[in-house]
Amino acid sequence: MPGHHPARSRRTTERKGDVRERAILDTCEALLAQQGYDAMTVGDIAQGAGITRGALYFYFGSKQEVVTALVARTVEHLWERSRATAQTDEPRQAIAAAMRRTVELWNEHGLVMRTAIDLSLTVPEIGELWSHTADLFITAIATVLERAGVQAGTEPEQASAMARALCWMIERTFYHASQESCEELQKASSTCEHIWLISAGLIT
Amino acid sequence: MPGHHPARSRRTTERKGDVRERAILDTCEALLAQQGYDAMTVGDIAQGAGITRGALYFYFGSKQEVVTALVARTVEHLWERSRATAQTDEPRQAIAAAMRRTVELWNEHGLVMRTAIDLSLTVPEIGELWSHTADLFITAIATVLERAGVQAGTEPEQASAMARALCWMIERTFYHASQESCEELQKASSTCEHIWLISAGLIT
DNA sequence: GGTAAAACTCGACGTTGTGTAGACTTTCTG
DNA sequence: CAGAAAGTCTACACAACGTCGAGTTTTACC
Repeated sequence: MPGHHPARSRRTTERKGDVRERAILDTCEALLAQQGYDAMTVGDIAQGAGITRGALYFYFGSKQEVVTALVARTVEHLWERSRATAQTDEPRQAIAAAMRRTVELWNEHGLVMRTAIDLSLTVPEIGELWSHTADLFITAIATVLERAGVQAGTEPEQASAMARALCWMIERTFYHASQESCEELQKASSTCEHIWLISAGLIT
Repeated sequence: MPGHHPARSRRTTERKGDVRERAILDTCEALLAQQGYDAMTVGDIAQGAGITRGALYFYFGSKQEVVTALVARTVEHLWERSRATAQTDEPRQAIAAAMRRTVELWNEHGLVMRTAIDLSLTVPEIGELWSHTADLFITAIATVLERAGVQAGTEPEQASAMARALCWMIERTFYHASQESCEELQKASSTCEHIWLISAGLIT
């Protein structure tokens, strides 16, 4: 998201700026882990990336923009991974696969995902990104529910609304579990999978 | 949370400071609704309460402390209300009553509850307050599940873990719905109640 | 009702972090 | 190799935070 300069033309060699930009995002991610969003200053990020504050403002207009770009990068990865997952028609398998993938995603990107959730309210751009991501998951869950025999529709007890609630359950449960440990994440996954299966009517 | 002066002795007439303190908290709540936490400055709060910044710092040590006090006041109210709710042994009734109460709470205090959730990460005090509140709900849900026949225990598919996931589902679903409208809140409640009932094995 | 302590209020100050401006150097492109 | 684009830096202006010390009001007690 180089904002200032127009779309970069195709090139063989990487511009210096591309490297810097990645360095900034990487540093931002590291600092986010160490100190959290509030404590992290743009001076810290710049220093970590080996440039001065002034130079950083050449790449990003503000601290929020840096984090937004980081979230965008991560979310992009989520989408990619979601598309890559093999689709199966059998609900039980689909649910198991989805939860497995979710554990992986939270293991790898838990920090950025938590940050995205936290900043959704204050940074509209990030809220947009995250709610769009959630929508993807919600429709996926709804599809599985319908395939398992839950009545389609948007009324409170039909597939769409249930999928939404289940999505938030998963989000929040993983959000907390990923702050603890990998084992907690695994347990959280089991619990969520169990409730999803029950909700789909696949186990009593 | 008058921090500076020791525990106030019992008195008939209210101190001027008590009035001010309430005014500060009320103003804070109002501003939180209008502008959100970040946009709201200490100057704004002081002005709204009819005092200067300097005077505000007599009552509270920081902006965070003001909001923490506001959350504490609200959470106090939640606990009170929870205790007051009639306990029933019949799971179906208990669930219906709990959801009814939850809708009421979010209708009345949705704004402060959302703020508490948002700041849980950055303000440890608030995180403490909120996680304690969540624990109350989790044990309540677990009790109902067990009474309905779900196996007690903390393993991923037993009552405690399920209660935790259901609690987060309710929290998050209401969090989003309360940003929309009362009707959304009502629908959210129906959906959550439905999933809770299914999870308890009370409906197929 | 007077007086000392406390509760309370204020304006001014120092600090930190943000974002901007403008001058300067490097790198690309023709 | 010259001009443009890309990249970098120091210095500045500003906003909000939190602190200080000096005042004013209220309260408690004799």
